[in-house]
Amino acid sequence: MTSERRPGRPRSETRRRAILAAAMAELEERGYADLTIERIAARAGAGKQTIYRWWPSKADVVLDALVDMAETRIALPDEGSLPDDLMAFILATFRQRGQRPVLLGLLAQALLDPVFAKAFRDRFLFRRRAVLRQILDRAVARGEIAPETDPELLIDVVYGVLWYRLMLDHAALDDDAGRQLSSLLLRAARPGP
Amino acid sequence: MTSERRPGRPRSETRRRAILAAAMAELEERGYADLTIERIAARAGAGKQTIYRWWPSKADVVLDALVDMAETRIALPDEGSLPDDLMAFILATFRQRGQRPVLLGLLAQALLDPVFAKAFRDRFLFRRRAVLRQILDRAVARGEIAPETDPELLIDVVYGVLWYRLMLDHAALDDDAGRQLSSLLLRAARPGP
Amino acid sequence: MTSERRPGRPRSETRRRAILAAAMAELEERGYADLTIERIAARAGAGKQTIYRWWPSKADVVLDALVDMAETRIALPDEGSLPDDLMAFILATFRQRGQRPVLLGLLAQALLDPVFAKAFRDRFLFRRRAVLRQILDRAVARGEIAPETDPELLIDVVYGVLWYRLMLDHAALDDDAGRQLSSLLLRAARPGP
Amino acid sequence: MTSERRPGRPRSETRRRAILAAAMAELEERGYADLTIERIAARAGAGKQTIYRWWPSKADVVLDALVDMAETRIALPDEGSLPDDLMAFILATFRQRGQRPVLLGLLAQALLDPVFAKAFRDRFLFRRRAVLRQILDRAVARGEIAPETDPELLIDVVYGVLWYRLMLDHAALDDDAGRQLSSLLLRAARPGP
DNA sequence: GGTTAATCGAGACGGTACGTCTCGTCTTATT
DNA sequence: AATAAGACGAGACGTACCGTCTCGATTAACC
Repeated sequence: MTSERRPGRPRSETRRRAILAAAMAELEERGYADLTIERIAARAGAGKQTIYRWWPSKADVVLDALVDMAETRIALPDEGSLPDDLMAFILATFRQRGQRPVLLGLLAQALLDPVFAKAFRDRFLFRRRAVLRQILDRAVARGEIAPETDPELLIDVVYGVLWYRLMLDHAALDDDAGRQLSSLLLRAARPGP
Repeated sequence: MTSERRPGRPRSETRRRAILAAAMAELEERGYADLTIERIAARAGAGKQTIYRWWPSKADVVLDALVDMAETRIALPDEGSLPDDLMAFILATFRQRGQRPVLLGLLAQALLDPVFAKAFRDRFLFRRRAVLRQILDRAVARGEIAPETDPELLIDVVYGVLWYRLMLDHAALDDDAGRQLSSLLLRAARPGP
Repeated sequence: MTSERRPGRPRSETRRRAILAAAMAELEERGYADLTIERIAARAGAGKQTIYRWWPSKADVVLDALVDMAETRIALPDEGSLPDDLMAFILATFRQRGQRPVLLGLLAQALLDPVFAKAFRDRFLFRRRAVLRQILDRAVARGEIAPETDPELLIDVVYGVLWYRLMLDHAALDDDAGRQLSSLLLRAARPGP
Repeated sequence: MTSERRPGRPRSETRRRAILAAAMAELEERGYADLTIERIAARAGAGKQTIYRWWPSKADVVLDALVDMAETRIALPDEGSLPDDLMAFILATFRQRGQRPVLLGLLAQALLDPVFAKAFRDRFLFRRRAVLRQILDRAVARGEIAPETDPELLIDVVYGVLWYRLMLDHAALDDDAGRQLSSLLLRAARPGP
C-alpha cells in the first residue's frame, strides 16, 4: 500500500542530503544574502539542474535544511509553570547556534516572494505556533490563564515580540526578556478578580 | 555661515524628485522584489550614476520616498482614550494605499543588509515608536496604565503584533484587531488592585 | 557461421525503425540545427540509452535514416547521352522532397566532427561518386569524353558545383543548370581536335 | 558630415580587438567545434554581454576576425597568364596558416544558421568571387577564354572544386591541383575552333 | 520452466554553455 | 561639478542538452 514506485531512476537521498549540507555550510560561511544556487551546487558536487529539479528556489532549499534540523530539536518544554515554559521555549527557539541570520534570511525571502511565504508559514511558523499553543493550553489547565482569553492573540504577542526584536535588534532576547514577556502575558490573561 | 556652497553645478532637486517618483511608480506597478535601479533610472529619464551618486542602494531610494510621504501624513492621534488612540494609530500606519508591500519590501531589505537596516531603524521605525510612546504617555497621564509599567515593552508588543501579522498575513489588521490589542494592553498594564 | 547469436534479449528492429522515423519527423518539423537526441527519444517513445547504445551521435542516426531512404531511391539513370544522364542524376540527387536541409545539416556535422566525417564520406558521398563515375564511364565508351581525361576531376567538378550551389544558394539547381554543367564538361573533355 | 556621434560612452575599439584576438587564439588552440562565447570572453578579459552587444553569434565574431585578417591579405594576383593566376589565387586562398579549420567551421555554421549564412556570403564568399572574376576578365581580355563563356559558371567550378575538396579532404589542394583545374577551365572555355 | 543476460523505457544525475539580467563603475559630450 | 547616455567587467540566473547512471520490466535462448 505504500510502495508507489515510479518508473525511472529513483531520487538519490544521498544527493539530497549533500545539497542541504552544502547549503547550510554556505549559509554559515557567507550568510544568506550571498547565498547562490551556483555555489551550493558546486560545493555539493551536484549539477544545478538537480537542485532546480527538486526545489523551486534557494529559499526552499534552506527551509528544507532548517526543517530537517528543527524537526529533531524542537521539544515541548515542560517546566511546570508558564513563565518557565515560556523562557525555555524562547531560548530553545532563538538560541540555536547561527540560527538567527538564517531565520532572518528566510523571513526576508518570504517577504519578497509570496509563494515561498506560504511554504515558510506552513512548514515552519505554524508548527512553532502549535508548540506555543500547547504551552498556553497547559497554563489554562493550571489556572494561570483565564479560559476566556483568546490563545491566538497571546501567541501573536509572543511571536510578534520575538520576531520584532529579532529583526530590530534594539533589545535583548535573553532570560530577562522571557521573564518580562511572560509576566506581561500573565497579567493580561490572569483570571479576573 | 549658512550657504555652505560648493563649486560646480549644484544638485538638481528636480532630478531628485523625478527619481523618487519613478521609484514609487515602479514599486506600485511591479512590486519591491522586481525593483531595479536600471528601471528607476530609465523611467526617471536619469542616468544610473545620478542615482548611485546620491543613494547607496535602491532600498535607500525607496526609504527616502517613503519618508517624504510619511513625514507629512503621520499625525499623532488624540481620540481621548487609549483604545481609540491605538486603533487610529494602527489604521493610520497600515491602511495607506499600497503601503503594505512597500513596507514589507523595505523590511526584507533591512533583514538582508545590515547597513540599510540601520537607516531603516533610525529614519523610520524609531520615529514610529516615538509616536506610539506619546500615545502611551498620555494613557499613563489619564491613569489608564499603571505608571510603573515599562512603556518600551508595550511598544514592542504593539509593533510586534503589527509586523508579525503584516508578514504572516494569518489574521486581520482591522478595527477589531486594534480593539483586541488595546484591550489586552489595558489589562496587562492596568493599575494594580 | 551465420547466426552469431549473443545471449540475452536481442536488439529490437521495431525500436530501430521507430527511432529513425522519429529522427526524420523531427528533422522535417524543426530542421537539423534544432535536432536533439532527447526529442528523438521522446518522440520515438524510446529511452535515450537505447539511442546511445546503437549510434555514437545524432548525426549517425540521421545518416542511417538517410541511407535507408537513399538506398532504395538512387538509381543509375540511363538516358543515352551524357547531358541527359547528368541532368537526370542531378535532379534525382537534389530534388527529393526536404532533402536539401538534411543534406546540409549532415554536411555541417561532418565539417565539425572528423569522426562523423569519415562515416559520411564512406557511407554517403563516395557511393554517390560511384554512380556518377559509371555515368562518365559510359560517356567515355560512347566517345563523348576523351579517354585520357581524369574522371575523378570531372566528378569533383560536378559535385563541387552541386554542393557549392547547394550551400551558397546563389544560383539555381534546375534543368538548365544541369544542361550548362554537362555542356561545360563536354567541352572540357571532348576528344581533342 | 561624418561625425554622427551618439550620446553615451563610445564603443571601445580596444575591447573589440581584444575579443577578436581571443576568438582567434581559442580557434587555433581548440578548434571551431569547441569554441564558446564564455571562453572567448574570459580570455579577452571581457564580460559576455560585451560580446552579445555587438555580435549576434560566435560565428559572427569569427567572421569579423577573419575579414579583418583577409581584408589586408587577399591580393589580386597578376602572373600574366590564367593558369599562373589561378594557382596563385588558390594557394593564396587556402594556404594561409590554420585557415582551413576556421573556414570549415564558418561554413558549418552557415549551413546550420540561415541568418549567419547571409553574412558569410556577403562579407566573405562574394568578395572572394569578385577577385576571381577579375582574374577571368583578364583572361578574356588576353583571349585565353572565349568571350561568350559565362564567367559565373567558371567561378562556380573553381570554388566548387575548392570547397568540395576542402570538406571532403579526399584529394590534394596543391600546385598540381591548381594546374589541373586551370587546364580544365582553359579547355572548357577556349575560343572555339 | 526456471535461469541468465542483454535490451528497453524512464528519468535522475554531473556537467557545461547558453543567452539574459542587473549590478556598480567607467567614459563620453553637454549643461 | 552634475547630468544623460550607455559601454563595460562581473557574475548569477534559470534553461537546455549532453552523455552516463540506475532502477524495474521485458524478452529471448539455454539448461
